[in-house]
Amino acid sequence: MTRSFKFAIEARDPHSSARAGALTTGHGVIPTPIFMPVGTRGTVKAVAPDDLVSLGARIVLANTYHLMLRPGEELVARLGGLHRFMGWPGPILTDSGGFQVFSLSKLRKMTEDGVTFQSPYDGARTFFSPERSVEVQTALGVDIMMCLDECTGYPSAREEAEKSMALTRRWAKRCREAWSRSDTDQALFGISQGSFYPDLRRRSAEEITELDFPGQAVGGLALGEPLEDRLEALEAAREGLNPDKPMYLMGVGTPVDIIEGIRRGADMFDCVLPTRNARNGQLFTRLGRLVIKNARFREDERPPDERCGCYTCRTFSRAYLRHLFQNDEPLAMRLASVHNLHYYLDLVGGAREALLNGTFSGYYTEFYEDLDRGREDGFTRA
RNA sequence: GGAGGGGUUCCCGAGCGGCCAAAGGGAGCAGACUGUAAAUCUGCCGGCAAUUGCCUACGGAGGUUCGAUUCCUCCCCCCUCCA
Repeated sequence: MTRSFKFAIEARDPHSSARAGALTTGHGVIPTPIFMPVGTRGTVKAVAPDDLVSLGARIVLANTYHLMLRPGEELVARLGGLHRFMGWPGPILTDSGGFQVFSLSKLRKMTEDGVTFQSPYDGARTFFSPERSVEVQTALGVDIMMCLDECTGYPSAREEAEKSMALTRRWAKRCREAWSRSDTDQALFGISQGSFYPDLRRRSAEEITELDFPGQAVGGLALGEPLEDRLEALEAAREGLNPDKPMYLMGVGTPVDIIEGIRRGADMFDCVLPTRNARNGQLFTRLGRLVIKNARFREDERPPDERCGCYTCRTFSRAYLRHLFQNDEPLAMRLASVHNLHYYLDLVGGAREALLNGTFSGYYTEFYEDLDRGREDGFTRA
């Protein structure tokens, strides 16, 4: 079968590596740069797919490892695949389980062959491998699959980082082989690693480029390192990647991370921050962050951000949102998630517009000016 | 009228002679969160002074004791059961 995945670059910023483009998948076209809301268990927590549609979300993430454990990929396949199961008609990208190698590091054992995970749900041990990851992602029927990688922590010793990126490369090769045997309309992205050693970052990127995946990712960032280290690693990785392919910056990040990522050529982003922090009472705005639970908003009639066009800001006051959080009302999480996702999608959408209009450097400058203005107005610097 | 149980810091609720400014919850306040084991987690939570310090507090008033939230007496409230 011919695969429908394509990537076309539509505009470039003359002063940076930023570009606008379009990703074509079997479930629709995705304008880039794009932010992908995270829906680990087949749901973007606290919002329904119709919220995502009205927010203008174009693609969502789900997680291979978690869906494999619950409800199991075979069940999802029997019920018509993940799109149908979760009621989301647009494209889906699944993370391979590589992040769980990191986040569940206390519950797993690594070998050359793969990882043995102890389930956080019931403690049962399951063996997970590159081939198994591809198999699960194939069964889920997602549009973009990710290679199983090893995501190491921060900081990592050079020797450890080197060993880890070599393993990630061997696993990438195995994933690629498993994927090429399949006959489905799914793309597979390779993931580069290399910790925070620029030469390793670059080499890992080159190794992934050699394997010639439809898309390329930079993994293993935003693990607690300073911003400068992160950006340096990203730049080093980009030098080793094929510039004609989409670059996905995995798990990143804050609004600043995203704008800086775009500037360095990243096309795709995902992060739990807008949704998780929303549920924990933190709103992201172009002026900075607002901890809406704070007592100072008790009688604040203003919307979170006066210039934001989202449903939450058009309809509700800070005082009301604070009240909802104070009382653990479920609506609080939905309204906050809707706002944060709107802001993130608007941030990347605005960058795309600017790139198409040739005004990206102005957009970039304005981004920081807004944050400075917000700091004077009681917002926390994002 | 009789029998029993109880009144503790904003609330609930342990403590029942010194280790008690008083366990544990809750509420309140603040912070964290980056390919989601997260509607989670952490800190503060009588006042003042701020290295051990002082003051105010365990229904009220007395008393016993070196020392009482803890023991005794009386009083005031509350609850349950029996008349």
